[in-house]
Amino acid sequence: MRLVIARCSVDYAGRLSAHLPLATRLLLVKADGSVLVHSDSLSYKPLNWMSPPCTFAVMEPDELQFEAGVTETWKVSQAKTADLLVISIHEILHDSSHELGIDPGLQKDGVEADLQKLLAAQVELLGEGFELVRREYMTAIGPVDILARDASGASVAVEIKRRGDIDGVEQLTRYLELMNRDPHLAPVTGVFAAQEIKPQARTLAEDRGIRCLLLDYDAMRGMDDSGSRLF
Amino acid sequence: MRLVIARCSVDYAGRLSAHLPLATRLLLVKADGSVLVHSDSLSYKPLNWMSPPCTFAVMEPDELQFEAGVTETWKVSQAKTADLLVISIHEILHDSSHELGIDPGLQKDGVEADLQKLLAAQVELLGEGFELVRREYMTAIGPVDILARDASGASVAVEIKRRGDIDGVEQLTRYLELMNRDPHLAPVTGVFAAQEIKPQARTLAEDRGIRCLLLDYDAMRGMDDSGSRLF
DNA sequence: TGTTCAATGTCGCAA
DNA sequence: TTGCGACGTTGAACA
Repeated sequence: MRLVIARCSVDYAGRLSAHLPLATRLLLVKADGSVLVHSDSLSYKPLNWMSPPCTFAVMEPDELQFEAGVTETWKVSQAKTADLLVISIHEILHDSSHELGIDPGLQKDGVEADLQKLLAAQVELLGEGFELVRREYMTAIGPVDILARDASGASVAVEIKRRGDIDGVEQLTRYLELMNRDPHLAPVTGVFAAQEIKPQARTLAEDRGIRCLLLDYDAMRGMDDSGSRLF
Repeated sequence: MRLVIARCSVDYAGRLSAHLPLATRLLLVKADGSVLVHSDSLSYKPLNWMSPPCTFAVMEPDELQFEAGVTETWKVSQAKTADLLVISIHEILHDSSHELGIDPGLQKDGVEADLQKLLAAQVELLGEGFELVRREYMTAIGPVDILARDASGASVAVEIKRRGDIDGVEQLTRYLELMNRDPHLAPVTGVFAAQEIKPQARTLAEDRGIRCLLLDYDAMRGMDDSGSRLF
């Protein structure tokens, strides 16, 4: 990994065109040749970047660029998409390289997949006498997160989200519409289950006869007997 | 901006939990206190981060941590969301700070806004004898990208996307439903126009009687006589 | 390889 | 502040 602090201007041409005026920025060149341009604020996302696989070339400035104060030019290009990132460097204030080695990678916990697993294992949270039919029940327009049967044996489709938004209600509505055309399944009712449900989503869901269910991830994880985790 | 290369492990607890095992990484501390943890690959996105506004504190390791080899601990927290990022540093290999100043910011020139302009100017792409009524035709639930009339004089609502996704079909469906209640407009048919249309979106659209139209941006721009662009 | 869906999505605009 | 849509979305899982 190479770290460069430089006064530079940047041009990008690809899915859109973008230009960064002359200023001091961090240029980050990773081992795979990818390049990130960061400013001192606006975290997370670089101002500009080039994703791997890409090729990195340093060019001497032509006469016009030289007169404008450019000492060197970086051309980073992606062969496949024809994206091009050009960095015109006026002054390098810092330049260091570091050997990092491969990263063991990130371990995540608490994403939607975890919620689905836990709710499938604790299907009684949906209501007294509920039974799991299957997870990821396939339909023509995509998989329903959980298909269950209530105490009376009627089908229940469950859509699980970490954050319950209006989109999720729309999604579940499409599933319900489709599944209710299937005489083997109909009538199918819906449950919208999420750690957090936005008021608009709740209103829309209830207006359509879809029940909302708030999930407590920590409590569900605590109930899970597959071994508690440290932290 | 402070650049630190360090052997460290990282824990994040917030909207989800995440853990990074001990390895050498780049720690980037920006002027606003935000922190990014980058590895030497997987561009664009940091492995872990904390967005501003957040507070940054360096802690001495307790005895247990000290025995595990931790020389110092960084605690980055966001008061509002209670998110917490903990970086346990075992060894610092590089540490430098740099004054960057404020960035003048990015100038973008997008492709997507042009599509609407171009299609409005070339409304015959919608079909023989089509005529433009207006762009951004306002309805109670938002603007329809293009309202046109077909050769028979019937209203046609056009939704334009760069990438035609299922959401866009839903959006157009809502417009059509509303507009067809208006006796001055009804009957209104729909056209879903995009540079790329996902199969599921096409299926849904056609199931609802909405016509799909693939747009060739380059060809449309070439047809446009308002001047060709460089690049 | 292509398609679909989640994301600590982020970001920007408007009501 | 909240809602809503776009993003050079990115990234991962799965067919």
